[in-house]
Amino acid sequence: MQKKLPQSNLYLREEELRRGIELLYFAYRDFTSDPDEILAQTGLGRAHHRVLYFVRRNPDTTVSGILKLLRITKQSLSRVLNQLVEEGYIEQTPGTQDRRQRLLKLTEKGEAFEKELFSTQRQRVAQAYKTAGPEAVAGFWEVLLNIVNDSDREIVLRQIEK
Amino acid sequence: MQKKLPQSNLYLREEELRRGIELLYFAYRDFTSDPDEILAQTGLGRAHHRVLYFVRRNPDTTVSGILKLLRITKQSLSRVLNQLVEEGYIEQTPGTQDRRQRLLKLTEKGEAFEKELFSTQRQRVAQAYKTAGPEAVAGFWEVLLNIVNDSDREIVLRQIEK
DNA sequence: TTTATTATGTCAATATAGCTGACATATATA
DNA sequence: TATATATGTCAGCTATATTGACATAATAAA
Repeated sequence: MQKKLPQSNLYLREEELRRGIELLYFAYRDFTSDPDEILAQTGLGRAHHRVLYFVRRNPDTTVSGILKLLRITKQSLSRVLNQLVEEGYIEQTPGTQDRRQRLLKLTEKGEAFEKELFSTQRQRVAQAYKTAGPEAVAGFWEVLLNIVNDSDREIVLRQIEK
Repeated sequence: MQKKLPQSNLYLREEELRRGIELLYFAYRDFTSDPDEILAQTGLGRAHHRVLYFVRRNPDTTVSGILKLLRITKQSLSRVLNQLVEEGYIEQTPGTQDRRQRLLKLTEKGEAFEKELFSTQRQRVAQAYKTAGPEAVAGFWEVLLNIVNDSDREIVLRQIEK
């Protein structure tokens, strides 16, 4: 069956699977705590951060673009987006081909704030990358990408290769 | 079938850091959606899952053990734990040395339910491990462990080596 | 032995982030 | 002209967390 068995399958035992689950939980928790501290001072929350992040990464995306990417409802997005627009972090311009659309992008204030939020996570991730080394990082990406739903992998790949 | 990510030496640039951030976000989201579906049918939520998970992994732990591990308040835990005890998933016994403590462990019902929840995530993670291979998995662990707060690393190591 | 501390529990109020359902408007498409 | 789409809004509900105040029983320290 399996021609090239690189090593044993010991890494598929319950212990190793639980290790992944637990590391994912703890790492994700600490990783999200960095921006949370900054956000707490501004009256914004994680939901706002996610929108800022992905608008920054996808300038001139539409409302429905964000909805699909984040898999939330428009009612949820609305609360967050309205606040970000009112407070001058995001600006909306009507679509050029389709004027029903609202194209989203960060204002200068939004750019600056996203940069500040990003820098905390950048630092954490860069330190982890450096400590673990490039091959470990490649493995980290590979496993995470394969944890993503098959049906989402295309959209995620498009995102990370932007 | 397998999507190969470009192997890059310049793994500390903004692009690669954002890749990690995004993969972490999407993978974590999909990874938690598996148990969520089952939980939705029972009237329990993620918070209950976490408690079941870590009580299963640390039988006869105490209330404050769980509080420290999950970093939540006792008021938060209370809601969840009471429900799990009332519905027969967890049983509490007084501590042997210190009778103020409540030692927690899963009942048979709790064990069965945790197993069901775990199996969904096990499948997802095992598939990702298999696709990525043992070396990638080692890198995955290494990077995640280094993303964890320095101050938490000891406790996380103790957990995953149990 | 008295006092202080610890482990746990509870009540109340609040915040955040999501959801469903219903309805509205403007624009694009068939 | 009729229908579908992109977006927005109102209202109500849920899950998960927080802080603060107070209570009880058991252990540890004075």
